[in-house]
Amino acid sequence: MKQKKRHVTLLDVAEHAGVSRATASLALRGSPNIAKATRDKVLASMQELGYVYDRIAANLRSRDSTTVGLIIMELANPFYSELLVGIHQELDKFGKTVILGTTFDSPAIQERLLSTMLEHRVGGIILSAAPGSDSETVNRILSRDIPVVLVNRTLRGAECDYVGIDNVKGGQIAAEYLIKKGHRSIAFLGGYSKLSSWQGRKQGFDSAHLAAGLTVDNSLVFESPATREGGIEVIQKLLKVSPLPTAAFCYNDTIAIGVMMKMRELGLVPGKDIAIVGFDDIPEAAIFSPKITTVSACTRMMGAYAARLLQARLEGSEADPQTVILEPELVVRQSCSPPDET
Amino acid sequence: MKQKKRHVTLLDVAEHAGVSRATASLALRGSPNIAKATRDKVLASMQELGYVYDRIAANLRSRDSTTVGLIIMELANPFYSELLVGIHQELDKFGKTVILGTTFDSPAIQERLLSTMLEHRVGGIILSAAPGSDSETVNRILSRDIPVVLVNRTLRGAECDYVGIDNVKGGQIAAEYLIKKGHRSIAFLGGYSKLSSWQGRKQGFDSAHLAAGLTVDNSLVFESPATREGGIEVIQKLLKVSPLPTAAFCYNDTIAIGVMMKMRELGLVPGKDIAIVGFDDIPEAAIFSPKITTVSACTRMMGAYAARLLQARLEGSEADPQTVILEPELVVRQSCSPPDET
DNA sequence: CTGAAAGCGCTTACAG
DNA sequence: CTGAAAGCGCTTACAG
Repeated sequence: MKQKKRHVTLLDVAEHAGVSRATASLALRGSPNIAKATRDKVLASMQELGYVYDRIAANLRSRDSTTVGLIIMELANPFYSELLVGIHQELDKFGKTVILGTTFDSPAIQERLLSTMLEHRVGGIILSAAPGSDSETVNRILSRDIPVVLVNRTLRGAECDYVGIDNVKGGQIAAEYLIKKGHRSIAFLGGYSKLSSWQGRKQGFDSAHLAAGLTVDNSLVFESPATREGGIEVIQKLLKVSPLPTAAFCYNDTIAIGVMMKMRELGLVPGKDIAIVGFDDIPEAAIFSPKITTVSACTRMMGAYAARLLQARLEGSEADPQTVILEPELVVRQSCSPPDET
Repeated sequence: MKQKKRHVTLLDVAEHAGVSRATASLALRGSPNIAKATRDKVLASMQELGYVYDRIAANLRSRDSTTVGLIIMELANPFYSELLVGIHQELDKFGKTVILGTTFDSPAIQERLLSTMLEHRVGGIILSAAPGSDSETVNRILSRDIPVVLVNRTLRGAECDYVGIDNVKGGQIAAEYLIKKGHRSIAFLGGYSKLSSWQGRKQGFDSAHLAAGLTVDNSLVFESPATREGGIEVIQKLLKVSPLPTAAFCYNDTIAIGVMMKMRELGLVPGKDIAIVGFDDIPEAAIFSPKITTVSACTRMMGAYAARLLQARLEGSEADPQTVILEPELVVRQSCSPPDET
């Protein structure tokens, strides 16, 4: 929309205060080179005229930026909204204004969002990359001297900071826990094997089996979208297997919820007929019944770290690309009975 | 961060293409006054030089804006994340870029966010106002010719568009449903009576009683924060009442979840010992066990409407302030048994 | 159909 | 301690 009214400008303030525009500019920003009396005069004029600082114009002139682009998959997804909270709160502390975009996991949308953000002169970008996106995308931005921080999902070949969790460790502690509970036949449900996080969790899952002298039954591995529907789909496939496993490790909590809802619908007791461990520790995990035993992805903290890494770059850090890997933690709740000993 | 490298500018493109900067500018934006051959030359040069349009500079010059400020209470709250999705998706269709802020219901934070957004030259603002905030805040922005749309929470005295739901109707259909199920003693749990939405829901609740020839027992009304903790707090108070009501209408689903979790913890059967109706229809309502019967607040649609109202203003509409009130709908699920007939 | 000039609202050297 | 001048990257009348 075009602005109709001409708004109060720094020049107006300067004239009102009887100083030059340059002096007003310095006074406004609290430069020590301006006499206190002058400064007060300028501030008073600002007040009186209802002046609003035009940060955009200021940034243009000083080739600066106070905005940060934030690109995630989806908002209506507890994992990402938690991540967003962590990032947003931390950036806020640094006085950064965030521009938000969601990809729905489409590389094309992601490309469009990145362009828009560049056109809006963001100072940096925090990106949870769409699967199948190219590291070229990121490197092209970096070559423009705009820092990028990857969060939760890494991108092979991208030469920038990354913060995520130790998926291998996460898969391992989940499997170890189930094995310790006495389970010997454990399914691995949901997610896509092409995702690096899936591969990590599976690897940890396998190595826990190995360490316990067990072999993994890969016919108990089913892939699906990481959604509740995916969980519903995958439990139906699993239930055709005979004999049934006594436990399942789900790629994430959302899948676990789908799995358990469908189990209940079919007259099974989730957590008992099949013990369930999830991943992420989204808020729902604590309110579902049974409360879900899960691996915490430290989501908010991950977001906070991402923001801090970006801030360091914005302050000029030229260090080599940093990688921060958070330690997952098992959150024991109620969805894991030991196997039936009938 | 200061940009170190000088980036490719429109003048560079123009020189490379052998035209003037003005021509390049027009070609870039597809002006019909530019010959196709010239246009193609310019576009080719853009490509070759890796030119990125500086929309910020363009907006400054043309006194335009392509950003919209969006202020809500909190992100980690299913109701608001749904609302955000609705708003964001719709604004995206209009090519608007959104700047996000959260108030945590603090008027002071809200004030700060609004200032920041004005400094960033947002074209308009969508606001879910913090309780206790002043209509002056909004009117001051409007007087700068920046349109504001209020969403979900209205602000007495603010002369701008508003979209919300019919809380009276919502409270009414909830109570009617419970009454039809045979309940005669119904509690009203959670929320704060100073919120206009609370008052509306209570009013509808009361009028449904009246219409059925029942009197409302105000000793069964308990206020609390609209959080899960609030629900836990309020059910404990309710359980001290004797005789216990057979049903409860909760101010929102989050409270309903707190109420039911606590009931289960205390050995009661939520939905049976006390029938429960919630409000909002957040995603959790469908996955909680029992699945929660609730009043849908059409959250995403509300967001979409807010975006459309704002867009109309950005396109120059000078119509009187619009008010859009959405019709709530009862979503019947499993949390309402009829009263025990022992 | 294209170019020269002015200007959006600010900051940054440079003088004094 | 303060001011005059140039310029960030773009668009907009105005000529021609």
